[in-house]
Amino acid sequence: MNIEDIARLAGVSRSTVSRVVNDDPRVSATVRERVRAVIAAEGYHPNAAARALASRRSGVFGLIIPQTFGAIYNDPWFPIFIQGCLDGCRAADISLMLLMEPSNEPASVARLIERFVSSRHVDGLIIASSLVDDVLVSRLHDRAFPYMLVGRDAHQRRNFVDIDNRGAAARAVRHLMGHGRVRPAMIGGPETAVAALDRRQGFLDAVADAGFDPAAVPVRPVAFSQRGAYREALTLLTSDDPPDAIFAASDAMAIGVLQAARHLNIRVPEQLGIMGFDGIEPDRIAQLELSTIRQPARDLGAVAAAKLDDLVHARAAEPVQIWLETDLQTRHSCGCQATTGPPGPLATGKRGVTAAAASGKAAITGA
Amino acid sequence: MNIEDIARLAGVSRSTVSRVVNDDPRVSATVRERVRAVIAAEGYHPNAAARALASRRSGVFGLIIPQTFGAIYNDPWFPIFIQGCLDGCRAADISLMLLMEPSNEPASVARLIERFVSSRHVDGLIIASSLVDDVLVSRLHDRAFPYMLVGRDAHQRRNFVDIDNRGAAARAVRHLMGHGRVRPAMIGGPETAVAALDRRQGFLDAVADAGFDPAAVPVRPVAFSQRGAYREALTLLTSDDPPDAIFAASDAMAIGVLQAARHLNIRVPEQLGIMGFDGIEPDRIAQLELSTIRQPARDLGAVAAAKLDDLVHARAAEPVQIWLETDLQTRHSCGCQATTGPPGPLATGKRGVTAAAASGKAAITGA
DNA sequence: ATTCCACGTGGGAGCGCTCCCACACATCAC
DNA sequence: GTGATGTGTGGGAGCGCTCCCACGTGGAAT
Repeated sequence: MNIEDIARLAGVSRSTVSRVVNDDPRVSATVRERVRAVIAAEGYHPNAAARALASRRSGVFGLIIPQTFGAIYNDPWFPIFIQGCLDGCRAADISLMLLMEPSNEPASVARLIERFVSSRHVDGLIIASSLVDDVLVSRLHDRAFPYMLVGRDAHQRRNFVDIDNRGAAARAVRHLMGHGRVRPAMIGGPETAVAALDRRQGFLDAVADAGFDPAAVPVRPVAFSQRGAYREALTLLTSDDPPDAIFAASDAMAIGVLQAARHLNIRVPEQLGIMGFDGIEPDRIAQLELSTIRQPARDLGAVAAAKLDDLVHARAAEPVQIWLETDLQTRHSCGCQATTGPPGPLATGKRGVTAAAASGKAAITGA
Repeated sequence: MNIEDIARLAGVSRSTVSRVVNDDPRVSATVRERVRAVIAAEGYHPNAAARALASRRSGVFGLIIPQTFGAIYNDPWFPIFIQGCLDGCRAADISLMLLMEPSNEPASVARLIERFVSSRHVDGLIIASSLVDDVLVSRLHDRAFPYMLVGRDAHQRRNFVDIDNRGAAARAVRHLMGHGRVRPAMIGGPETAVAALDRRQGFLDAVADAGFDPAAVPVRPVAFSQRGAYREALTLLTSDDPPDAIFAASDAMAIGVLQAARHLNIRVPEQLGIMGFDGIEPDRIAQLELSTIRQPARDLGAVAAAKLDDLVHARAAEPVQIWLETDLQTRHSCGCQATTGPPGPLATGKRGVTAAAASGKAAITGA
């Protein structure tokens, strides 16, 4: 069953069927309805390959997720983000292909991408990996191949969608310090990740504002993992001058810190305030009541896909750079009022959420 | 840069280049090397659409993941499973496309699939969704379209890869009861899911073996969610005859049970033994030290992809049905020896693991 | 009436491959 | 020497679409 068959059955030409399928307005209503009826009756769907070949467009976006980030196994951020990408793709009538390499070695990732780009397998690329070397992104950028980074590049010269990691971190840490903390510390992400550096900078902004010498405040970079943060927290908390406030660069890491505190019989939040970053489901970590920055993981994906679709249809002269809003979620671990006993912790969702959070969807600022 | 260009540069015909690209042995070594050199020098990659059109094969598998399962946001099982699918696809030189619908309504899922199948967008389908109605699977099966279910169909008439949910559950519950428990209960998954029913049956097998009347033992079906299990556990544990052993149909649910116990100040495992199912990373839930059945999530994906590739190349007369092995992981929550203080809980991985687990990769049994 | 220009429709010419058949040439048996 | 067989290579004919140009129409402008 191909377009020719449909044309014959509907008593029109191939071209007319093609126009109907592609919603071309230059078809009379009568003919359009007739053709549509035949298409529905025959359950016809245009052959994707033929369409892609003729139109030089595959209708597929590729999604590149970091592999060794390890995080993907351990961080609900990713599934939600992927869901957002799918939302955005669906709106543009695009399919989403998952690209992953066994190794995260830049050359291998580059090869993968070259292959998909050069074979025109995908029309555009969503790159959720700051590990991908900038050489590759430059190459895509220079040959005007449509792509969107999720998370800004260091020089802010590429297309990206991101959150204000620095500002959000500063806000969170100011709040944390507001609970009368006097010995702040941070367990940060790897220094190769721009987001980790931004969050660290925000932390330093806030501690400086609070009158501390940023150079004297402990900041420990580790991998984005619960276990790494756990180890680092143990070291910090058993040192001569243990912190009474720890800002972790991700929620998974904050959970590691909470674990460490628990094992050392340090009470949270009385003896130690903890602030995370990501805003993972309260449901999952309800017993931890983690205070955190909620970032709009789903929107990041949806916006990346939507903007990528724009880029496919009209290459932009200027880099496309979008900033999404975050919310500060003050729950228990920072020192805000804790809830007691069941069923409180699970019954309500909005408790302790700031005004920004209550306003609903994240606003899109910028281009 | 197309195949014709390469042919010209290498001084051969289109056909010969095609043969080289497709590893056809009927090319002399000299010519093969010459063509390969040109291809490498030019960075040529065959156009995917043209190839798919001519060969009537897209080189893409579709992966259908349940949506409302909600679990996907909350369960590390999915990312690991997807990773496995990617492993399997990579081995077969296939790309993986993620298919998801906003709604989980069977008609909508069916429409999605029809579209992808009928447009020949994908060569085969991995269906990780028991929610997909069997009518659809019948249709695929009857038109001999390649597919693999992950999780058996109720009548075991389709192609699938699965674990022995019933046997594994029975084994886990026998172990749990072995710790001198006298009031077992189960918080099971939704009765629409075959896996949930199988696990329930395994639970009933084990309690019957232990001399209980299966009809008198509480079994509460709820959605596969931490929150649902939490609520149900609260009810059970505050009833007149509270259980001293709870088998949860998933690890997420077991965590809900643990939470409930914590909020009721019930000590685990002293007053309540808990057994989960899935085998999520100890790292994540280390502070819970959950005993569980580890299922080979990654292998399930890899095997599904590999077998699907077989089916694409040679339709099977008989349904392809594969069973993978599981491990019982006895940690703390069932009553097995707990570890104390840091850094124990995170330092070791294999502690308390049974012989089967130590044997490494899951064995593949069956066809 | 003639010209012009929408408007709707039809058909040719690709898109870049794979697959099949044809063909040249070498090798072997008789 | 003749025919049969095998090996490596070339080229035609699609695969099922989209895109462009051409071709009737009929109504408005001249």
